[in-house]
Amino acid sequence: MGRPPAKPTSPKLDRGVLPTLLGYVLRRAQSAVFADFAATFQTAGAALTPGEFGLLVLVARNTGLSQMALARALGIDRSTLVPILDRLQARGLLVRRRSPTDGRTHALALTPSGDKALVRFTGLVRAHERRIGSRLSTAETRTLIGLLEKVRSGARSL
Amino acid sequence: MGRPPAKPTSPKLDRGVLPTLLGYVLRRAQSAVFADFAATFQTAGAALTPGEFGLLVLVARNTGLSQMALARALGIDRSTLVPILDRLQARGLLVRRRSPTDGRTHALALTPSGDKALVRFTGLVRAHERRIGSRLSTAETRTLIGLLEKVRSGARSL
DNA sequence: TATTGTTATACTCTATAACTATA
DNA sequence: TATAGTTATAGAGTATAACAATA
Repeated sequence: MGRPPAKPTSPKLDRGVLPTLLGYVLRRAQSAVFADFAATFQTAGAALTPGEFGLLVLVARNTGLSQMALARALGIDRSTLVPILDRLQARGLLVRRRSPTDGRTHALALTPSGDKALVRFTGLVRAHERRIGSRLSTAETRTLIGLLEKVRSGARSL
Repeated sequence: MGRPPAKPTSPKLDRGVLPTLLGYVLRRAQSAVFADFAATFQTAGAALTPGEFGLLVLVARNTGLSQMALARALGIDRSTLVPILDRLQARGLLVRRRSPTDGRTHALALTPSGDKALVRFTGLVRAHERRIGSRLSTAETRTLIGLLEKVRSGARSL
């Protein structure tokens, strides 16, 4: 009996307290989910990040909103948003229109092409969601979302 | 009756399906936790990211490991690790020693100063963990960690 | 004066490709 | 040949500061 000689494969590192830390486990789960999202879209021949998807949904559901409002909703600086919108606009998914009521702001909107793309993206996101939730029951998924919201509300915002 | 006139404050954007998507909720929770981590360390006058903390723990618990082994454990490319180690080494927290058995590899180790710093950092992380878990019972935290591990194992790794 | 969007700049994280030293 | 570490390079995400147009 006894195991076969066993080649010196990766000898499993000691991670100490890390696996008991919520922040650590959360970060690793998030990283795996991000990779799954990327794999789902890459396999489908589409290129999109979770952040871009969220942005497109926000613009679709709030047509005409300004860059400031969008940046606030995304929790990023308005200067950070500029190159992101540049890229999406270059791909023909959205447009910056002049606001008729306030010359300082842009009214953001999806193009017809962007609307169509978002429908497709949403389907891919649903497939992705099914996979990352595949080991969880519906009740567990609901519980998980609730607990994550509690975590978010308990964290201190700089 | 009825509410007072209400100034046109931020009119709460419509987020559509986003709040029902596990990936979206997970990403936002992670973002809030990251901000809390940063705030905790900044308030204490210390500078460290969650990734750097994890790295230091790994080196502390596996003294002498190589950069390749560490990169694998962190899930990043070996070239990505180089500037990260440069910075930590410049801060006097760790050293790259020549391996006596394999001239190609570096044996990583914390300095005495790094050991001391890690003790302090660990205390700050515990305070941070208390805060992000403040809205959860002990049982809920355990449940949450378990569910997150299930999510991670269900996600497809590129 | 204050706000919006932009630009310039800088830093970090990430990767790929090519190079050097060693095995 | 193959592996470990480094460098060069590039792209994305993040920020601050300063500027022009507009309110």
